[in-house]
Amino acid sequence: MDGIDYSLLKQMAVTIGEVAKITDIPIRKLRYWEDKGYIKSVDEQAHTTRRFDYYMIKKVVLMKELIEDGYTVEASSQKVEARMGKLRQVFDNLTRK
Amino acid sequence: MDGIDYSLLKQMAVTIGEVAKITDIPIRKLRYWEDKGYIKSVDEQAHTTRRFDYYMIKKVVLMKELIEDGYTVEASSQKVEARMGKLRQVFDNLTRK
DNA sequence: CTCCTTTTGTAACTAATCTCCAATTATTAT
DNA sequence: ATAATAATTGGAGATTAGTTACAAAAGGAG
Repeated sequence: MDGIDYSLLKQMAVTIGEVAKITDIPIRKLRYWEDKGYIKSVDEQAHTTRRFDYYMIKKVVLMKELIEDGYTVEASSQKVEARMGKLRQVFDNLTRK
Repeated sequence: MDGIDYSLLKQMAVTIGEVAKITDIPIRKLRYWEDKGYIKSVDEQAHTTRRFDYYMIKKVVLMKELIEDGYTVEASSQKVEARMGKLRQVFDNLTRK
């Protein structure tokens, strides 16, 4: 539609509190999901606190829907990953900073 | 290209520290710019700490270029606003939460 | 009931941000 | 050069947000 700056978008990483607010999923649960490996935060030495990018937030949103539909967390994670292949590639091909 | 979820993008608001890191502009200066009205953070009762959305980060990036080119902060702000009309409309028409 | 998944609670700590005071440096006009 | 305005910066003291690491409690399937 117009030109979203993907490079900028990739750099935008929000705190766990923001993700919780956006997705309406408790912080505690998000940390659990990360512990289990279903989601992951941006890895940077510079950060001592977690940050999540657009791709990961979107994943959480989609996972939530599937879970509400009856899927397990594990299954939801896998299904979402499969569906988000295109976006994932875009993000993978961008370097953050 | 693919479908960016604008509604989600709009909700993504990052801390001032993130903006500082992304734009390479000191936190202190960003706060000054906000005090002066050149930029503004998301207004939400829920937040006690500042958050900036995609539109505003992009504005900072563009302002920085113009300032380096010799424009005053004030002039840069105005020029950028003028140039970002399209994106601004998109953001204005989206409600956050 | 039992096993395993999933979620939640809390304490003690660290990191990040806040406001509010003011001072300093740059630029422009007279 | 001096005065006035623009632009930037410093720091103390307080507050908010996020961290880990322990553990406990629900929930579902066999």
